[in-house]
Amino acid sequence: MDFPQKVIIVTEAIPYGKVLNYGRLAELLDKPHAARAVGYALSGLPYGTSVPWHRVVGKHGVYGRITIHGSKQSADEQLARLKDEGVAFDGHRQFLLIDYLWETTPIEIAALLAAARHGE
DNA sequence: CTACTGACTGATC
DNA sequence: TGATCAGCCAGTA
Repeated sequence: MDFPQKVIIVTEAIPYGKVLNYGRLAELLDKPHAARAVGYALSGLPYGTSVPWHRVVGKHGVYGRITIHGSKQSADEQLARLKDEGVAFDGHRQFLLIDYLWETTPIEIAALLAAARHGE
């Protein structure tokens, strides 16, 4: 299974109202320093996708931030969707990551990926 | 194989 | 509060 595909599967599993930063997602895939690769994988998603890509955010210290720079419109859309899911933005551009970070483990992710493999 | 790019990050200034 | 820089990884040419 390709790395991008794993990224998508994990993203689809993020619960409503929860988020994951690129680095953490990479960590869950057993590649602690592949944050950029995660971003690259998500950039390949088509416009109207059902994948909740807006739940993957950038990390800036203790804060979570929208770090998309592909198009301002996407950034605005991500912001709107997150607010819609209850994420309280501080100042208008960042929020306390710890309050919304999806708490899961590499073990659970491994099981998730294994199940996905069988599904296909 | 080398070179370059990007929805990253943490450190530095 | 920004802006820069240097490591990092995967994909592409």
